[in-house]
Amino acid sequence: MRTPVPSSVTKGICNSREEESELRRGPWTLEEDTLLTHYIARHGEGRWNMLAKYAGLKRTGKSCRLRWLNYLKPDIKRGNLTPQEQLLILELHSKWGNRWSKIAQHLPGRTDNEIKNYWRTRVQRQARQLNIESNSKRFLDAVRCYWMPRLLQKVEQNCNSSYPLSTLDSQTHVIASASSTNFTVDNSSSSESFPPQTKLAQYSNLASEHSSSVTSPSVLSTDSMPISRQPEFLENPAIISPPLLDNTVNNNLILSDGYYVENSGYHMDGFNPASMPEIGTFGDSTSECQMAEGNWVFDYDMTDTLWNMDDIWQFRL
DNA sequence: AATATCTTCAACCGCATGTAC
DNA sequence: GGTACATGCGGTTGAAGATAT
Repeated sequence: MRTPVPSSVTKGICNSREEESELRRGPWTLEEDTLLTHYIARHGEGRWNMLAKYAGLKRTGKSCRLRWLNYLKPDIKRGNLTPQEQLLILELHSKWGNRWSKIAQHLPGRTDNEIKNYWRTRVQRQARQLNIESNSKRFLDAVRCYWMPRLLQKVEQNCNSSYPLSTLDSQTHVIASASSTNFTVDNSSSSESFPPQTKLAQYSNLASEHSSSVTSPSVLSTDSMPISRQPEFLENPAIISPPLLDNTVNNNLILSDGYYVENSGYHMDGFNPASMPEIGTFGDSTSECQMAEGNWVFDYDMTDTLWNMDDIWQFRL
């Protein structure tokens, strides 16, 4: 993390009011952070303009609010996003788009700014490198057919080692099967298949790491908002399962079409469209995992990207 | 070692929305 | 309903660090 650098630059705002011309901008100093933190500890959050004034900060209320919410607030979680969190971001973004604040609500300790930055710097960069519009169907396909299953798989591995899925929900026993993404619920009264988003919701609990403000499976049932676009694979889990889970050797995956998937790493990396299965590989005409039009054009060096260096889709057997 | 380029992310801005009067 | 102000949100910027040359 970057430590605040004292800023000698006080860009005066050309404003008629002298008071405003003294407003500080730029990086916060330790002293300012201390003032803000102490003031909030005594008086609480809110009334930001007043707070800025009475705390003795030459900042706007907005600036104070932002500093507190994105940096100083005690429950801010630091460090890299976990696979669970990355998965959740992808999932929620596919559902809600750039509703960063809404997405952040389901990742306790993470700020909307952080998630937004993550999306722009990591996800959109990959799209750029692939020469795809990040909001295009093609890119969404790549995300949901490659990143998400990979992350899901990684999360599952983590869960198997440290969080038995069966403990996630006392009412619902999730039978985690490495051979299928068509998750099965056994809730004693009925047995049914449910799509990954339900399972993702379980992972959202993990992502929250025991937070009391944890999301529940209902989170992803999105009862509170209209869903304009539901990724097809969420409704049809079979879409993603066949290519990923055909076989394993030394914990690596061998796809039905001969592609080899090295089972290491879990960042957002590891997608090499050069090894994209042929159109139709995933099954019948309902396959959503074929890239739109199937015409991938890459004008960059695939060896120089996060997508495939250490991770997956490395070579044909 | 010096310089250029790339990446990250804290902070800013403008706009939308909420609320009080 | 109109106005003023506070708050929240999403897009964008630019400084600083990291990496490449």
